[in-house]
Amino acid sequence: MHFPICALQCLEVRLEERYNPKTVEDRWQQQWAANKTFKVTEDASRPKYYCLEMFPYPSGRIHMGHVRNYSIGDVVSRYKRMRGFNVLHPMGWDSFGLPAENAAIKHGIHPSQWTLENIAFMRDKQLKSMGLSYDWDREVTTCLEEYYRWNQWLFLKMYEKGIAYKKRSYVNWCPSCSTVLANEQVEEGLCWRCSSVVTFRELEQWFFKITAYAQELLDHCDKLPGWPERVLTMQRNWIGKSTGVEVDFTLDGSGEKLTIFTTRPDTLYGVTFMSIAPEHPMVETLIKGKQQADAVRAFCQRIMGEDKAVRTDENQEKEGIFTGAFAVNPLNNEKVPVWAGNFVLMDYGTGAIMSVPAHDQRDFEFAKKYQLPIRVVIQNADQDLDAATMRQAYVGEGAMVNSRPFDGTPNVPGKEKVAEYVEQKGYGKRTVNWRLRDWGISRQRYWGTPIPIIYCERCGTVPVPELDLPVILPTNVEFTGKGRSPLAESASFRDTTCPKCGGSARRETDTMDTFVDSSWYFLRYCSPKHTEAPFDKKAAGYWMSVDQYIGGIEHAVLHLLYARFFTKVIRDLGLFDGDEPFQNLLTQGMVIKDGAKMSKSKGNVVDPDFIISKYGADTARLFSLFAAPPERDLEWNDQGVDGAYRFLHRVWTVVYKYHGKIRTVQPAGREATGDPLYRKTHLTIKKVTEDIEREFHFNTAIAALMELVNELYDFTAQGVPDDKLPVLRTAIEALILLIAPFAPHVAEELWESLGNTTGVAGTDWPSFDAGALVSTEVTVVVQVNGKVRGKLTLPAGLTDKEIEAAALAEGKVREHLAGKTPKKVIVVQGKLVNVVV
RNA sequence: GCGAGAGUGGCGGAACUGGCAGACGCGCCAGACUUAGGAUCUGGUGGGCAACCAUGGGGGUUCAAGUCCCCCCUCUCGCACCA
Repeated sequence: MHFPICALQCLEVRLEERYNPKTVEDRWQQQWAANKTFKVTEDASRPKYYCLEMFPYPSGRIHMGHVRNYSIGDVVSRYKRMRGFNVLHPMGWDSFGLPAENAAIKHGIHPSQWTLENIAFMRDKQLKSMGLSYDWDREVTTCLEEYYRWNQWLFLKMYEKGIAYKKRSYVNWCPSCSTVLANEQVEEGLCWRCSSVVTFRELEQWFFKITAYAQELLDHCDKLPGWPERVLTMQRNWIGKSTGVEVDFTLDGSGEKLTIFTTRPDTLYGVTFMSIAPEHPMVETLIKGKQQADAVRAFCQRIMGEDKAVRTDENQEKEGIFTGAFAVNPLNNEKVPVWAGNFVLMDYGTGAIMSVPAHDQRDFEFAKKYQLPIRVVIQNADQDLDAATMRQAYVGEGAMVNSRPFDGTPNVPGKEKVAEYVEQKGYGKRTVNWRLRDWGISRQRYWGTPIPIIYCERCGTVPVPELDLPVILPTNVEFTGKGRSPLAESASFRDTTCPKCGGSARRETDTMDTFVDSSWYFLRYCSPKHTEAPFDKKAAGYWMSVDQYIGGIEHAVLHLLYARFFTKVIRDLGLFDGDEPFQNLLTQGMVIKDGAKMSKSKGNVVDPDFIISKYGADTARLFSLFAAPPERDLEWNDQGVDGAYRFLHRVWTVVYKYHGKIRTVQPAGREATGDPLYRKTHLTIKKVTEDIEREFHFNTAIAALMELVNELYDFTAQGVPDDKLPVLRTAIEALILLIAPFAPHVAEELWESLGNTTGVAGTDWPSFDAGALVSTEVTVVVQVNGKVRGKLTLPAGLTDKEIEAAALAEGKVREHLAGKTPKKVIVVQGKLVNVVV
C-alpha cells in the first residue's frame, strides 16, 4: 500500500511562505483519497445525515452550475461532519440519455464508450480536483447493468400491481429526437431538450400510473415544510385537483349516453349546447347518417394533425362544427346541439363538456361566433344580466335563476345541492379530475433501460421472468440516425422465445425514460453494491430520507415529482418504510454572466477547469459561495474571484507569520474574557454557525470570517507581545476550523502547521462561549425626534434612568433640545435612546 | 389572466423578532513600500459645501419603518383553453 505523506513529515511541516493552491490541493486530495477520509458505514451510535446533490448527466465537462451545486453540498456535508453527524455524501452519474446516442450517430463512437470516458474525465480530472468530500466507494452509474437491472425489476413489480400498464393513446412526439415525451417534458409545446415543435401520434405505450398517487402526492405537499413554497406550489398546480360532477346526457334518437364533466353543476340549467373533443370515440356515432358527416370528419382530422404548440396556444381561435346530433339535458329535458370543438381536450375529464355561454368565457366566445343561444342562470346581485346584451360571461357569484327547483338558491351552496340532486336522480355522480396524467415512459431510443416485456403471438404480453433479468442492452447495434431506433432494427435483440410457451416471440424494443433512473438512485446510494434487491432495506432504513437535497429549480415538476411517486410505490411494494424521499430541498439559483445564463451561443461561459488551475478549488468554491446566497442567481465576476483569492492569501499570510510562535502555546480560555480579539473570535463562531444553520447563508458567514481576518491584521499590526499569543492562537484556530467547510485544502494545511495531527475534517466544530460575548461597554445611539444626534459609550448594565440622564447630558442633545423639556424619552437597552420633543 | 418571488450605492450583496441603512467583497480615490506594480499594506469612498436628502412610487400606523398596513409601478420565474 502506498504510504501517504503522513507521520514523520507532518511533525516537521513548515509552511510555504506564499500560498500555492496547486501544491496544497494536490497534497490533501491525495491524502483524503488514500485515507478514505469520507468513507462511511451505518453506525447506530451516531446521528446520520444524508446530504445529496442532484447527480449530473455526464455530458463531458462540468460547468459553473455544477461547481456551485457541489460547493453548497460540500459545505453542508463538511459542516455536519464536524458537528458529529455520520454523513452520507455520495456522487454518481445519470448516464443514460440522448446526447450519447447523438454522439454515436455523429462521431461513430459507441454511446457506452462515450459515456464511460466522459464519466472518467469528469470524476478524475474535474470533480476530484474540487476537493469534494464524497464517499466515492458508493458511486452509482445508471447505464451499467448492475443498476438498470433494478429498473427492470421495479418495472416488473409495478406491472404485477397494475402500476405499469400499456395503452394506446395520443402521445407527445418530438420529431427531432424521434421519440415520445411525457407531459412534464413538453414546455410550451416544445421539447424540453431540443425545443422542437412537439406533435401528436397515436401509439401504444407503457405508462406508470402516477395518477393513482395523485391524492397522496398532493396531501403530502403539506408534510414538506423543508421545501421551498414555490416548488410545492408548482407541484400542486401540476397535479391540479378539481372536484365536480359527471352528468350523462342522452343522445336524441339512439338513446346512447354522452357523459360530461363539470365543476359548475350550479349552471346545468344554462346549457345551450355541448362540445366534444375531435378525438372523442363518439364522433363517428354522432355523425352517422348526417349530411355534415364528411365535413365533421375533415374538421377533426385537421385539428388532430395540428402540433402541440398550436393546439395548446391560448390565443388560438376557438373553432367548432355542428355534428348534426342533439343530446338531452336530464335536468330540464331540453334538446341541445352537440358540436365538436378544437379547444376540448380528450385526455381531461370525459373529453366532452356541457357549454354554458352565460357563465364561461370560452363557451361565451364560441356561442357568439356561431350564434348559439345564451341563457343566464346565475343572476348578478349588483347588475341585472341580460343574455342579449352581455359582452362577456359572468363568472361571479349570485342567485340561481331559470333553474326551476333551485331558483333563488345562492349558487355556491347550489353547486352542492345540484350535485346531490344529480346523484339522487341517477343522472350522474360526483367525481374528481386531475390535471396530472399518467407518466408515459416508453422511448423509441437505444441508450436507456430495455423494457422487460416479450410479445408472444399466442400468450400476448409476457413479462420477462425475474430470473432472466437483466435484459441486457446489446452493444452490437447500428447507429444510423435514420428510421427506427437501433434496438428495433436489431434482429438478434428483438427476436426471442416466449418464456411461457417457448414459441417464437419478440421483445419490446422501446427503452425507459431516463427519469426512471433518477427516481430511486438516492435509495441505491444506501447500499450501492447490493445484489439481492435494488437496495438493502436495513441500510435504507438507516440513511433515508435525504436530509438535504440540493439542485436546480428546473426539476420542480419533473424529477422531484417522479422521485416522490417512486418512493411511494417502493413503499407499497414493502421495500422501504417512508413516504417522502427528501426532507429538505434547496433549489440553487443559476450562475449567470453579464446578466445572462452562461451558454456557448452567448459566449459568456467561464470554464471551471481554468478557474481551478489559475486560482485553485478553494478560491472557486469560496467565490461561488460568497457572491450570493445559494437560492439566488449568482452573477459571475472575475474581479470577485480575485477578491476571494486575495482573502485566502491574507489568511495564509497571517497564519504563516505566527504559526511558529503559537505552535507550542495553549489557546486562551475564560481568563481572556474582555479581550477584544477574544470576543470577536467568539462572536464570529456564533455568527458563522448561525448563518450556516439558518438557511445556509454562506455569503454572510464568509463575510464574518473576513471581518475576523481584518481584525487579526489590526491585532498583529504592531507585533504581538508574548502574553497575547494564547488569544491569537484561539483566534487563528477558530478561523481555520470555521473556514474548513468552505476552503478545506487551505484549512487542512494551516491546521497542520499549528502542530495538529488530526485533520480538520476529523475535528469538532468550535463552540462559542456566551460569557466571552459580553462586553463591559455598550455603544448607545442617541436620537432626538428619531434623528441620530450622537453616540455614547457607556458601561454595561446601567438602568434606563441612568442611560436617560447620560443622553440628556450629551452636548448635541442639549443643542437640539434648546432648553425645552422632552415630552418623552424612549430607552432601548443596549441600543439607543430616543428623546422626543 | 392566475400563482410565487424580487425591487437597497457605480456593481454583487448586508440589515435574524420595527431600533445607527449600506456589513463584507468588487470597483474607484489617496498614501506607503518599491527600478516597476496589474503584487502587498494603510486610509477614504451613498448624494449634497450645508441644513438635510436617500431602500421602485404614493399614502398610513409608530417615539422610531428597507422591515408593519393600504394603493400603484417595474422585473423575474412558474402555470395558462383543465370544463
